[in-house]
Amino acid sequence: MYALIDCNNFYVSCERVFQPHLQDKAGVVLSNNDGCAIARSQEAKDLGIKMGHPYFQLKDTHPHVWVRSSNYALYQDMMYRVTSIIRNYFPDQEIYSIDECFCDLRGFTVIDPLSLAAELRSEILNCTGIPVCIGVARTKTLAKIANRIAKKKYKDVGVFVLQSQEQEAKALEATEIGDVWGIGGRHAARLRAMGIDNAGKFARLPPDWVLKNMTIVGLRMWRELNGESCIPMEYVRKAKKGIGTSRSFGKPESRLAVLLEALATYVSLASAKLRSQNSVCGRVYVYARTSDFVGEAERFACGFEVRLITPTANTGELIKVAGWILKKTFRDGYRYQKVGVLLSDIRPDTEVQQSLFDRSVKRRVRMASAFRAMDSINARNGRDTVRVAASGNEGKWTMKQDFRSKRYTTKLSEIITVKAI
DNA sequence: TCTGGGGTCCTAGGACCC
DNA sequence: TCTGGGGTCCTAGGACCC
Repeated sequence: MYALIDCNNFYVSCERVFQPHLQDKAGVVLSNNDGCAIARSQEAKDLGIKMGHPYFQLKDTHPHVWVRSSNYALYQDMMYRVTSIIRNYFPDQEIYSIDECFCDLRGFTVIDPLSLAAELRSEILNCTGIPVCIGVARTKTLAKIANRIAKKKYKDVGVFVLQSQEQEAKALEATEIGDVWGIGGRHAARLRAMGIDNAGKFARLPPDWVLKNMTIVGLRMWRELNGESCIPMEYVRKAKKGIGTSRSFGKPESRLAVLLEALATYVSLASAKLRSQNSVCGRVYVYARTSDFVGEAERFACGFEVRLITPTANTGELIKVAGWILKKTFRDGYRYQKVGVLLSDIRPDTEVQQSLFDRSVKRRVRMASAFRAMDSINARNGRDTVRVAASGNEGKWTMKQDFRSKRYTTKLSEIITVKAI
């Protein structure tokens, strides 16, 4: 059996832990740049606020709903607390996303998974203040379904176990096709048009059809729904194959010099991530674009990719290349909404093929140790303690974050204050 | 005025190799 | 009449996840 532990309205729940007055009141957490709602309290959902609902509309239509900007430092750390507790119960965990964790129950002689899951759930709530739901079933995909049922149908208990095949069959019949893990909008629409509107009907389709029309990925899902486990647990986080960094500007920006500063900042971030997994990249893609929501004539997107002669993780080199691309591709006269960089062709830094024509090898080695030193200073003293000058001074282009709560758990100066009366 | 950011995997088709 | 067989690598596009 597999368990899926999923935090309820996670970002909203994190905000409520340290701001208890937000409890029981409709509220949302906004995306970066305070763009749109990406987490909603149950009360907000009940008001009909949708995922991705733009904030500039919400503030007029729902002025009484509380809002917070995304505070990822807080959410990441809260999830760390949650997974630490889970680990005491089930040591084999796969942290699937910022708010979900799979556990492998095979090898456990769990007599009563339901009461064990219930115990874990209340332990997490007591220790962290985060409510979770737990679904248990024979495969990961079925555990996802069990979790959904726990959330929708057994909210008070928060736990649901698919024990028997009869229960599985009933659960599949009750699961809308679009709610199956791995079926997105495209496939859902297509299947619905064929009359396949729930997971049970999908699981009874001939496997040949599924393979032909939905690739091996679809077939894997089909098998999982039929009780055959074929999505393995991933205990160690794999090295990333691509690292992308981009942000929307607080307001549209037309000046190349400002775009270059923003880009240098994103390249610094991305290359630090690259070094943290001991990798180098062989390709750099840079792009800039205007908003999707402006008229045809003002809309513009540009960018291209270059292949590096020698793969690198050196911030300075990468900024130089990225800046060169942006200057080449940039066109005057547009109001840009964002720039971004994508590092790809990623490989271990121990497997770098040197170029015969590269005369700066020694300098490279020196720079590599300089950036290692920078990373460790920033790790010890906080992000951006040392940064590259090309990033410029903040303020000109940074994203909107008008409603961010404090970093209660990761920054000493923002720790919660308790007053004794 | 105003609409996020970060990833993964699969397939088909083209170019190339012997 | 009739033109092989076995590969690799790369790219773009599609679909999906949170």
